[in-house]
Amino acid sequence: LRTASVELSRPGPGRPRSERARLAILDAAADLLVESGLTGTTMEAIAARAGVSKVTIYKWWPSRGAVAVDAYLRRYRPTMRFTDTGDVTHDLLELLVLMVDAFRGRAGEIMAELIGAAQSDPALAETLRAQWVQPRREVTTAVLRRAVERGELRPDLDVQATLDQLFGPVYFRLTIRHQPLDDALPAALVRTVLDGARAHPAPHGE
Amino acid sequence: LRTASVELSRPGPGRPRSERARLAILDAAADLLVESGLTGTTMEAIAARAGVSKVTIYKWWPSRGAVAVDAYLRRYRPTMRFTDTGDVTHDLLELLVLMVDAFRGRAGEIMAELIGAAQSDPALAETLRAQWVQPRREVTTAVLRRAVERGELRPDLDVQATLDQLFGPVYFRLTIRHQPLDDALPAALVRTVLDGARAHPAPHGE
Amino acid sequence: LRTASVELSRPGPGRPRSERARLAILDAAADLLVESGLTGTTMEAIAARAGVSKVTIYKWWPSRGAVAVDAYLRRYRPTMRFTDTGDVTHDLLELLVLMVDAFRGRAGEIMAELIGAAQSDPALAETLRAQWVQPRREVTTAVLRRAVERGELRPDLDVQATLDQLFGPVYFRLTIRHQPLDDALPAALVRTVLDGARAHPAPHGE
Amino acid sequence: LRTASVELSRPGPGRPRSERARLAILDAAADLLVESGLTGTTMEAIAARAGVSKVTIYKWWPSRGAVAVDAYLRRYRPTMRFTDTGDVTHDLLELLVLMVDAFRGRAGEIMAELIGAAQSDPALAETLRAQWVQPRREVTTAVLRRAVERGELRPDLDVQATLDQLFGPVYFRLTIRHQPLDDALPAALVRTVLDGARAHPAPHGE
DNA sequence: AAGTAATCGAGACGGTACGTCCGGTCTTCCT
DNA sequence: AGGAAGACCGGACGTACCGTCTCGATTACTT
Repeated sequence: LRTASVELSRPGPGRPRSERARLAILDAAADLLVESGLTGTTMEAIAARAGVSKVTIYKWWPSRGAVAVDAYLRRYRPTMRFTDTGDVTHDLLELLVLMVDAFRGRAGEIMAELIGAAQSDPALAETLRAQWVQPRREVTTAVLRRAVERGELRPDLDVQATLDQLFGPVYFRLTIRHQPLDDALPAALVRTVLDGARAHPAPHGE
Repeated sequence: LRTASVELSRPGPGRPRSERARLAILDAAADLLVESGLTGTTMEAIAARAGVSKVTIYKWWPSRGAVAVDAYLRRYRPTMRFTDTGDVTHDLLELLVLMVDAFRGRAGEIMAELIGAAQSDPALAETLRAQWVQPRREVTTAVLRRAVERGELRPDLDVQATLDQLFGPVYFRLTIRHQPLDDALPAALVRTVLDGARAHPAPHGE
Repeated sequence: LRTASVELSRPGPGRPRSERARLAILDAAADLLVESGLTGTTMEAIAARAGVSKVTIYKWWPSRGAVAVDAYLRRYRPTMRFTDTGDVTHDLLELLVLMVDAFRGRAGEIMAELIGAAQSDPALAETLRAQWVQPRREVTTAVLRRAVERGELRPDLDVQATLDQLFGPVYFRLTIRHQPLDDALPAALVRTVLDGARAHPAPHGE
Repeated sequence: LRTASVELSRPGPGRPRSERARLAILDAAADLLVESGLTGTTMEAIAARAGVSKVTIYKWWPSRGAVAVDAYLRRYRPTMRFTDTGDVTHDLLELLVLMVDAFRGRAGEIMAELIGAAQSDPALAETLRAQWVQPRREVTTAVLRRAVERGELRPDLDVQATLDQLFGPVYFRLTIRHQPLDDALPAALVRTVLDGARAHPAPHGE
């Protein structure tokens, strides 16, 4: 988050930021998230668990949501490794299966809480978009664009809307819980997005 | 919510529930939601504004989320009137346009906050599902089922997933805000759901 | 303090103030004062010890100094019972001995801290003046005035300054600690105030 | 305070103490005292204003009270210049007028705060006694002793108690504020101390 | 008409967490 | 070896809401 720019700048005078404290905070926050959800991940609890003063946390993160999302990313981002094969159907399916699998466990419950908190914490919302949602969208955008270039998909395809039709349903089920994130979902989503719901698709393009 | 059963039951002894108080609470809550969002819609604020004691609110609603969603529904449900025409494309488009229009104003911001709060308030989540999300899904389910019966849509269509591909993107944009809820969205969603993203759709089904 | 007016006023609506809480707070504060001085008598400590929430304390006292002085008065005021005999010398001596005795123990140390805190807490200062200092001054004023009326003391005597020459030295030694509050002090103060320091007092009055 | 011994010691190895820093600290502290009282004269504020690190202050003063009193003395001690004339009445009056005048302005308010802080800061208390109170007492002791030796005052006079009856009232009014430090006070104090309050003083001593 | 019971307003209460402030201590680099 | 800079832990601050609790007052049904 801010680490990058700090690492670039020369140390300068003054006691340098304690890496030990930073990691202790993120670990404490991640543990608390897993154990008692975002509700139990209070600044006081993080500080107490990390053996750190509250001020130190506020020094580097603006809100508890911000700490939580950083802690979440540190722990769960690595679980979503995707390798592009060039086959649209396969790649989209792969991406959705990865996400559905990740969201079916504790990581999904926590993500739902983070999205919830983001509705009243702009900083958290921004981090969530920039660090979690956008990277996945960019990978998927590449997959779709290439397919368009190869002529497999319509040239006038609204890529953003298509992305939302692939991922939106997953987040929708995650946050509203009207339907479970079942195994059949990824395939159903990919099939309809690619081939549509019609029984006898009319040839189109003219 | 609970009103129905109360009104059905015989009066019994004791002072009856004050309808005046109930309406004052819902109006106060709705006003507060519009003015200062769910964050500002605290039990204390509602009570103060409605000229009602906090206990009276707790008597009839379990949490502030519950009051908020009731107040929201009372104010915004009437804005989403849909009439079924029998034309799948038209009806789906109509439903989505109604929703996108509704969510583009203050009502959308508040809905996002309600969904946010629902992540840590099961009662609110349930009300939201039962009173807001499901009714729309049922109407849309009817539209899709009829089209399937008429042979317009695939008989093996996963209706639930399809609903999520229509509405999910709207809620996704509403809560994550990575893209605006623009005018072009409904048409793009309906087109891809019906006809797919492929350039030269392969005949399928037999 | 506020109790009086509250007891006079009709209860009014709402849950009445908890006398149990009030006494628990004052007792806790008094105990803490004795054990760890004003420094250790923090709002948090009082609240914890009294089994009371901080808000309840703030509801009735504006600052921790205010609680402390109330607690002090409740515990130590009764120790200073004075009965007027009509003999100036005896009465002044009696008043000073009472005060010096009281201030020689823990009560004196605490009073010194209260006076210290009063320098940056106007509410505490006011209570100290009104509840502790003034009552003693009024009693002593009566003693002096009567002696003036009887012709024992100069009719043009500056009573306020005289009071300060009797009590001021005690508070001076209490707060500055340049000299102990020894047994000989009261007599020395009374003698000099009445008869002066001169070896061969000039008859005056002409 | 500690300066003297440091300046006497040979330079030794390493960077010598920065006189610039010492003066900057004292000036900053004095300014802050005048502007916002002892409450506003925090270590952080002094450091920031003096352009000095907090550690540098802690290096030379044990507490903020200690800095404050040094800063106070540096600024206000020179205002109390007294010259002994040999006339008891005149000299005592002179000393009291000087003090009352000094304490009537901002210097008095700050002194009151210093005395207040001294109640929970033994180091400050000691400095206050040694650097401020005692010097005045010694001068006054000399005045009284000489008068005793000349036979003007009782040979068995309790000098310490008498000093307290002269200065105590001033500090009493300064800290308790039950009466203002008015112009008439010094004369009233001196008169009663010398001649007593009695209307027809009985000859005493033999 | 009296009695009973549920509700209402007001508001005090214990509790949890908030975000801030300051005190002292520490670590690093600079001079 | 100072000293400036500034991060760090700790502890208390005063505040905001929460959800619960007592009050006295009201308002209907029940007897």
